[in-house]
Amino acid sequence: MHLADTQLFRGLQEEEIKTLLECLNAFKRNYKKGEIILSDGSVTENIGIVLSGMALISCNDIWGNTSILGNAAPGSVFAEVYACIPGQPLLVTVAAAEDTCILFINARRILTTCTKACPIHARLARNLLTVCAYKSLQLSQRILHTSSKSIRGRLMSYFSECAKRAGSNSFQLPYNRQQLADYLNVDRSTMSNELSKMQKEGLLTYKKNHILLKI
Amino acid sequence: MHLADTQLFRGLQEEEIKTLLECLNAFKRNYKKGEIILSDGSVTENIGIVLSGMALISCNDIWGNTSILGNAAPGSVFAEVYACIPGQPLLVTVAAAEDTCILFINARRILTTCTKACPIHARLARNLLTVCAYKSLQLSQRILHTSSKSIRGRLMSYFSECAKRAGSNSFQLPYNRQQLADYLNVDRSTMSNELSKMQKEGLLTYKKNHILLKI
DNA sequence: CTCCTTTTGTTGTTATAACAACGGATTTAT
DNA sequence: ATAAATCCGTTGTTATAACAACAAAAGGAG
Repeated sequence: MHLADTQLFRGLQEEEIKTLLECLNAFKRNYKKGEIILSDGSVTENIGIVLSGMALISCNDIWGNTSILGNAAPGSVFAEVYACIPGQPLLVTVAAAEDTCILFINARRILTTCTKACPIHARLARNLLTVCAYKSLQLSQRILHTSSKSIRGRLMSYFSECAKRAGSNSFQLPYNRQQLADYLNVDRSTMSNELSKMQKEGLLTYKKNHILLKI
Repeated sequence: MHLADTQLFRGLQEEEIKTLLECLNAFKRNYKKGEIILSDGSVTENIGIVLSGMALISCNDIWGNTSILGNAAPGSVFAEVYACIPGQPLLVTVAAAEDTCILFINARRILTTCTKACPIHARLARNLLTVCAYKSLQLSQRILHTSSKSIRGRLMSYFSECAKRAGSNSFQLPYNRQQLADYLNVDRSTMSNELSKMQKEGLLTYKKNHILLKI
């Protein structure tokens, strides 16, 4: 994982990043599959960056129902919202979907370190803003995909985004069925049923996680 | 509306703000009730700040169903997500819920103006980040409130946030019934029905937009 | 390969949310 | 003050999503 290729460090040289990380007291930690990285209710000043593996971001209501908000693949950032609002306890839980390595950076230090002395800091702060904005957009998208009253509508809304992103009618789902159902906030078996109906009606074909939309 | 009291300009003096606004070429515009401020699909580099009135942020799916994402009262900021991601077209529509005055500031100028020369710019950029983070949190909250499968669960989830925010079991709703139903992504009449059931069962009492939670 | 676990698909039943239609209440305009 | 337009609650019907239970398929470990 080259940090220079990530959204957060875009525009910075590897050398600059190295200096920056030392200056900001960044640190790495490894997690086993299933292990909790950050818990609902805790407070953190740290931004997390996935170096390898996969982090799953989910939330639980008071009855214990789990709702998946998204996943963080290598290079992507999580908890930046909480790290950027001092004292705000997490409303989500972040867990390792597989063996995962995380880099933590203290957000307060990014924001309060004198930007006059170090233009690289300013760039990092700007990147952080863009990352935050993208995150908002992702949440907006999920709200969009769950705004239809019907399961079919939700699937179509989500698939249409996938297709746009892939630049093709054919794409791979990043979730298994249960996770997709959680993301769209519907029942898995009912969704499975709807998917096969849609296939029978010729709207799409699928095999495992690969979807092909017929226009 | 004193800009110094807003999240975006927190920590700045009125004098500093005045200089800043000139330097950033900020401008004001007035809108009549119902008038569109920003349309779905358009691209903007401008952050909007509500000076007076109320802006309603909503999105429409391809079948024309409207879903309310939130409202922006005086002092709050909107479209900052889009302004912070160059070229990203709006996925929402912003309209004036009543006669409204908006201040627009170019986000690119906030980000690219040399921060060495002007520490006030750096502060504004930092505030913008916090505002963005708050916005994300609001979206997360809505996702939380619509994660229950039942209307009652959604209402309770939302009301519990309202109560927490008000610091009391008794609070005022910022939406009318149709808007609340749109926010929670449910049918208005069914929701009305559920509300009166909940009142009959003694879970709460309500009169117009005022809610009192029992317990 | 075989057993075991996990994931996915299928079916039928039941609960419930959407929808349509309407009357009364409240607000706004004239 | 009256009329018009919204907004809100109610009812009954219908569509559909949740749920439960199980079967089939896929994936992993020994």
